[in-house]
Amino acid sequence: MDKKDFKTKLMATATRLFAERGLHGVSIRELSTAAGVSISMISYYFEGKEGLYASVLTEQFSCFEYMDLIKNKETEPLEKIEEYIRWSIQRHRDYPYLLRFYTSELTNPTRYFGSIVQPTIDKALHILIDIVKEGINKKHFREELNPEDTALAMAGMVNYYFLSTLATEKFINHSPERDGELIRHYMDIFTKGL
Amino acid sequence: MDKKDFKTKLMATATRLFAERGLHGVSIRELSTAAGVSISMISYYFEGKEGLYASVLTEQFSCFEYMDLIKNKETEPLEKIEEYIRWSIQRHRDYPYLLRFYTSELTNPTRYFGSIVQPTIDKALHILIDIVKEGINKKHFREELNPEDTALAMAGMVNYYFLSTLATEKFINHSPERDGELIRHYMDIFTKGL
DNA sequence: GTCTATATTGCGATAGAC
DNA sequence: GTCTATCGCAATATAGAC
Repeated sequence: MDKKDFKTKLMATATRLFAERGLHGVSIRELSTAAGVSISMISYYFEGKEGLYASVLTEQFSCFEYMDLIKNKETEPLEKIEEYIRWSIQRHRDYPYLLRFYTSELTNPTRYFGSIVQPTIDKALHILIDIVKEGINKKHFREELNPEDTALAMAGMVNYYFLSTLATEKFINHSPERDGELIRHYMDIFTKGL
Repeated sequence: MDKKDFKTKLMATATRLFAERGLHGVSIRELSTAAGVSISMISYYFEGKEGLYASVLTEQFSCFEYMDLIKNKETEPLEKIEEYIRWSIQRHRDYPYLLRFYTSELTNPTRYFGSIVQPTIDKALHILIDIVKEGINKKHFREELNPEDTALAMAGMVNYYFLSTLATEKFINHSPERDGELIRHYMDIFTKGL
């Protein structure tokens, strides 16, 4: 119980600190102290600071595997889109640090962008694009719709709601109790417009 | 001509490097070398690395003043929204580094977030929110619309298109020639839905 | 104004004791 | 496996020459 695995402790602390201040904003000295572990344990378990960062990144992005389940559901396109929005919001709740790594890697890519981040985003977006295409083929959506731009628009709406939290929390309630309302609202915009 | 002001040269180099690698990802050694200026000039003109960063941040966010012009236009709400989307896209074109500072400050705020970034975003979003409210009052938009969420959704769509560039440029053409089409597409989603 | 040289601090990594 | 002590280097800032 009390005897927490040091490797796990380092991962948890690194996730929080790297998310809050970025790879270069944290020293392994501070990180190991915060984790209550000797600094040499980072090299021992992760082969240095960058290795620790790569492990955190891999762990954080692994939850995107869920997109395969959405893809293979036997439901209509519009329902799949609602399922995507619902999952995406829940993902932000379950992995509160993921968005930091996501945007940080998109704007200031590290050497791990190409191997970890890019393939994950690529795959998730293509599943979303295919859902829109399916909706157009089935005549559920307008045929003038650009599937790629539409998929980006949907992902952008949800992600930006969370990205903007720090700047908007004074006048927009971001609590999870409102998530259901948010999903309905986004779906309404997509089905009815303004 | 050739005799470029050192202060200006430092600002330009710092804008690019801070945007690409973040405040902690760049050393003033490298920065001053890249600018072709002595390292001591940074303290002389900007009172250190952080002062230089603050100057860059202020300059980058000053373009948001344009939101006041949109606010005061004598046009209908929907037209103002189109004007916002058009301006927002053009802003990304004119200030290609702004989004990096924007997202970096939202996810890993520096000490300048509260004084420079937060007030700017706050003001711009409130103008957008008021436009949506005006549309609801005039019965141009559905009255169930949540103005705050709707404003965030609009801002998020456009910003995410640019944020995702690095991960999507292989299958989505992000060139400025397509900007007109993008604006029409976003407006269509808002007026007609999917 | 602009430079070089340097003071001081903190970094990441690791050798070696236990 | 875990720690302490230390190495070598790079960071920011600045004093002082020009």
